[in-house]
Amino acid sequence: MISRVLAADVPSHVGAEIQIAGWLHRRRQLKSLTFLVIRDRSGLVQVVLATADEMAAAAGLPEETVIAVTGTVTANTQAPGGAEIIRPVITSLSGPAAPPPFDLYRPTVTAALPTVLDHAPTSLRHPRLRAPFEINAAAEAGFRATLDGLGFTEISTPKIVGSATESGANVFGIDYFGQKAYLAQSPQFYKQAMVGVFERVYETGPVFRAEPHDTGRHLAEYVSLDAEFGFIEDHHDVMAVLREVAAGMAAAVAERAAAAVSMLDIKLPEVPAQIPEIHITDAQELIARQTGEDPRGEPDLTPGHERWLGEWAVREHGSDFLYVTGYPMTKRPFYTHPEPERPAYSNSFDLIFRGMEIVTGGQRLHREADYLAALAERGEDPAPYASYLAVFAAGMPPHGGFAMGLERWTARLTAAPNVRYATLFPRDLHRLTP
RNA sequence: GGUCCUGUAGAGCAGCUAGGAGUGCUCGCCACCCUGUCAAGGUGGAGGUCGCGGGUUCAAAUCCCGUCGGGACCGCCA
Repeated sequence: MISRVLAADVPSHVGAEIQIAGWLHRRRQLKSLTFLVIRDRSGLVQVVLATADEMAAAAGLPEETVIAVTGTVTANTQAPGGAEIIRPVITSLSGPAAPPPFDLYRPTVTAALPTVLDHAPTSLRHPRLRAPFEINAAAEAGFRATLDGLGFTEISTPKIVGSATESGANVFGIDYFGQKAYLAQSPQFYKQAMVGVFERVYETGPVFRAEPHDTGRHLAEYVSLDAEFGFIEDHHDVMAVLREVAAGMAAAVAERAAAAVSMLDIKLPEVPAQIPEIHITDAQELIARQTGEDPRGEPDLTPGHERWLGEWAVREHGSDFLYVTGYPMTKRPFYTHPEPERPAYSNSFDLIFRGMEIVTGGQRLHREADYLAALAERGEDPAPYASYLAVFAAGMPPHGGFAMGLERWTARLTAAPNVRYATLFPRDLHRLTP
């Protein structure tokens, strides 16, 4: 048996008889000549049918049928890619395929997002719709590689948890052998606990949020890229590691997803050696001075102001990235470390990438007494947090970390108008299938 | 959850303001034509409960009410 050659490698087999296999991407039929375009994971290759027998063999095969083709590679300047397969023998591997909901062979996608999502297993075959997921994979690989290089240990923590972790986000309740349980909205507590074991940890995995946010950047389930590490001075040490991570992810995308990047014609970001940083109060001053709107005193930035700051960072610093620091403690979870000089503000930050918040991070409290004080100040009973608080009673270094939304990273990278273009099977307020 | 927009063939749309036979566009699909296609080209054809329910009217895709989808922005977040 001849081993299978990938479409992209066909031009290097001129003169040889080879076998390719893939999906019938497109048929173009002329009077005494038919072209079949075959798609596999590497790309496209053209097969030429020139005799009545050859054409008859392919006659009943609709597009998207999976076929194997054995034939001879010839160089031809008229062929896409400079080489094509002639004298083919075609075998159907799948049986005739049902027609796709829209044309997969066109360079642009004509279908609207709901149509794409309703038929995801088929529609994601379109090279342009598939490309963001190649970028997701490369970015995640870059995340891992960077942190591995910095001495982090990858961990896996439970996604079924016994109590709601952070305040703010709503949780999905589930039945756990008759007991009330929840889907984890964050690995926060577990990754902090593991700092006490490994010093430096990271995790990639799904998190679940039952928030009724119906927007192009919210999902009920998304991939969170989490890191947490000890022996820091303050949140700036976390921001420095995140800078390396962002650079590593961008480099991995360039290297491992080059075809996807080139297909989508996107511009990869330069990650500055020092990502510009602005305190939220200074950011609000700036917006008030330059836009006529006055967000001063607001505890958070609106999406519109984040977009404005993103453009400002490009203008002022030539950077696609901007750190906004110091968010008011009232807006941050109880484990957030306050600014030593101005305790109403926090040692926390958001990373804005091309105008969208894609990361939140900061320094955490690390002494048990500080946690008890923080909970008391918020009027919260410490009892439900007993096992969490025990971590800090057991001796924890000053530490901090961050969490990045993978789909948001890729959506901004690919200039996607909706984060669902970077989500295989989005889960949101209205979508539970496919 | 709030505001605005939207639902017409397998896909993407126009028609609606000012009611008159499912009227039309760009693709796809089917048949035929075409010796090098590249998102091929040509001719012909099939395909519709105009989201659903109710109302007004001689007459509703069109106007009114309700309902169910979809989108944008906002709130909020990664």
